[in-house]
Amino acid sequence: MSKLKEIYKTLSSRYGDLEWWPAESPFEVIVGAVLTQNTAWTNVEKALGRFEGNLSPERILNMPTEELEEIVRPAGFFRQKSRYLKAVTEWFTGCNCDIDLIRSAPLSSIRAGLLKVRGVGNETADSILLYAFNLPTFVVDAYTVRFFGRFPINAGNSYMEIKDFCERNLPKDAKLYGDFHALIVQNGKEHCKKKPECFGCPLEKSCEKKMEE
DNA sequence: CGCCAGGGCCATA
DNA sequence: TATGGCCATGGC
Repeated sequence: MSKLKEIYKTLSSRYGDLEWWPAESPFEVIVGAVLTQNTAWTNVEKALGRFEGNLSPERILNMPTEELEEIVRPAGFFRQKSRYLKAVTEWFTGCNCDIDLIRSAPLSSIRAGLLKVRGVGNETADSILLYAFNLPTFVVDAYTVRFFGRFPINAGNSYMEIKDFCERNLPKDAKLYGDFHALIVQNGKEHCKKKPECFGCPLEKSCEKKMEE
């Protein structure tokens, strides 16, 4: 078993099954992926709630920009994000909003297509691919970068390096990737920044002491 | 009160 | 390729 799988097992046994990214539809995941950019999830929930259960590609496309800005305002960066939402919704509509159709294409080409969309970078693209379309692509976020920085394994530094490292050392499994990412974030939130020696994962050397307590 | 959160774009060198 | 400024709200 790879070192990475061991880390996953350890986190999994510690935190169990996490309810990560609950959404009523793939499109809601897409919208959330944009809204959560550098933003606390609690603010995203506020913004999502302001759609009042009426969240559809048609509505986003037909809504005046000013109205959309008001809805997503609580998520911050509301002028950018309302533009981004229009752009990614156009992309989705261009695919007929058809998840099966999208999934029938090679993952790499879907990803490339998403990256061309205004406001969709590496992480947003991977979040959409994984959590909206259930495709096996590893999501790297700020938590993930910090997480691997704390281990004596060289997972790389850049987004793509870390992503490729994880995908090389794990079975190509969307559920596994999704669970792992959730666990990393959960662990990161538990990790105390002000005391970097106080880590949250028992596999970390600095944490062995704490685990013996 | 200041810090920062589940990034990405753009200008600059 | 790699920094740095910018975008904005709400929780703590």
